[in-house]
Amino acid sequence: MIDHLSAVKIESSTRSYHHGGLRQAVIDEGLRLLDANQKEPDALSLRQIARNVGVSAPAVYHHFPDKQALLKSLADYGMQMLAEQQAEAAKIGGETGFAEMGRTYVRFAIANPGLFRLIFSHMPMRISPSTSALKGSPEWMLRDYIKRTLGPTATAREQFAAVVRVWSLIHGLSMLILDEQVDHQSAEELLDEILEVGGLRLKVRTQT
Amino acid sequence: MIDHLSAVKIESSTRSYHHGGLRQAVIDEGLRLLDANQKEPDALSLRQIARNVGVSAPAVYHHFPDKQALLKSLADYGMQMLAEQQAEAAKIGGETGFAEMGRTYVRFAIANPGLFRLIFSHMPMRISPSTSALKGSPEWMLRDYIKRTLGPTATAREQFAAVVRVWSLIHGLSMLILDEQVDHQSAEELLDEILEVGGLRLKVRTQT
DNA sequence: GACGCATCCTTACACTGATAAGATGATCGA
DNA sequence: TCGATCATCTTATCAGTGTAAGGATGCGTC
Repeated sequence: MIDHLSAVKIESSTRSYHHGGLRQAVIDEGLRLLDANQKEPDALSLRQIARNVGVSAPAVYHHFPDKQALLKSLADYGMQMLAEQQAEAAKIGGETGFAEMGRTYVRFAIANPGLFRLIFSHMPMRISPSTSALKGSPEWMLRDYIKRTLGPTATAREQFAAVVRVWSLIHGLSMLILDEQVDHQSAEELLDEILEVGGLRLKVRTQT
Repeated sequence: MIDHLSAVKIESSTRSYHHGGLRQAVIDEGLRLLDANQKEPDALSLRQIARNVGVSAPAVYHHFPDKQALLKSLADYGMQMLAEQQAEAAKIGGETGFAEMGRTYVRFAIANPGLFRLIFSHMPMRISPSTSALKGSPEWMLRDYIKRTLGPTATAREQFAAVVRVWSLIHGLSMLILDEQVDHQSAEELLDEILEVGGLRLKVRTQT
C-alpha cells in the first residue's frame, strides 16, 4: 500500500481495466496466433491469448463461455472468410468459375492451415441427400452448379453423390498438403492437373 | 510405516514393480483409449494411459522419449494395420481390387477415427513426382496400378497427378465423414457412387 | 555374493482450462 | 451531483497435463 506503487497501479489500470473491445481483441489475437503457429488448433492457449492482449485469463470468460466457444468464433470467422473468397471466385461464372472455386479452396487451406483445420473440426454441417443449403453459401453454389450440370433428370441421391465427390477431391487434396503427405510445391504446381481442370473432371460427368 | 500397510504395499508392488511388457501394454492401452474416445488424438493423455496400466506416468518415459514418440508408435501400428487391409483388398486384383482398396480405406477411417487421424498427423510422407514408394506399400500399389492404367507414355508428373487425385478423393471423403461435414450413413450407402465405382472414375481416365 | 543396469517410483515444476469471490469504473436515475 | 447498479476485470485456487531429477527395486552377470 505504498503511495507511489498504488499510484502506478492506478495509472496503469486506468488505461487497461475496462479494455473496451476485449472480445474482438481476443479473436484478433487468436487468429494471429493461429496464423503464426501453423500447428494443431487445439495447441492454441487461451491463457496465452489473454497474456498477449494484456488481460487476465478469466476475463476471457466474460465474453466466451469456454475455450470451445472461443474456437468456434474463430472458426466462424474463418468460414466467413472462406465463403467470401469462394463467392468471389464463383462470380466468374460457368465452368471456369467452378474450377476457380476449387483452386481457391485449396489455396485458402495452404494460406491458413490452422484456421482451415479449425473450421472443419468445429463446424459439423452433416449434409445429406435430404438437407438443403443456405442460398448463397458455398455449399449452395456447389449444389446449384451440379444440379444444372447433371440436368433435371438427376435424383437427389445422384446430386448428393456428385457434390460429395467434388468436395472430397478438393478437401482431400487440401488435407494431404497440410499434413505433408504430399509435397506442397509439386501439388500446387500440378493443381489444375490434379483437379483435372482443363481435363474433364472437376465437373462431374455430363452423361453416362 | 504400519506393518500390514507396508506388507500390502510390498505385496502389490512385487507383482507390478517390474511390469515386464510395459512398452507393449502402454501401446495397447493407448490404442484402446483412442478407439473408445473417438476424439482428437491429442486429447489422449499419457498420464491416463499410465494410470490404466497401473504404473506411474514417468515410467512411460523409459520406453518413449516423449509423448509425441508414443503417438508416433501408435500411428505406426495404425499405418501397418491400414496397409494390411489395403494389401488384402489389392489381392482381388484388377479394377475390382482397386475399387475395393478405396472402399477399404474409407471404412478403415470410419471404424478407427482416432487412429486414422493420428496416422496422417504424425507420419509425413511428402510424396512427389520424384519420390518412389517402398515396394508392396499401399502407395506403391496405387502408383503401380496407375502406371499400368495410364500406359508407358505417361510422364512422372502425370502419374503423380493421377495418384494424388485418387488419394485426395478417398482421403477427403474419409475426413469429411469423420468431421461430420457429410452425413455418415448417406455417404456410406452411396460410397460406390461417390467414388464412381461402377461408373467410370475411381480409375483415372484411360485416355483423353 | 556383490556389482551394474534396466526398470520403476516419488517428488516437483511449469504449464493448461476453469471456477469463485472480490475490486473497479462507467452509466443511469434521484 | 450523488449513489446504486452492473458489466467488466482482478486475484486466488483447483484439478489436470507433460516432463525433469533423483531415489528405490530387482534381474542378470562377473
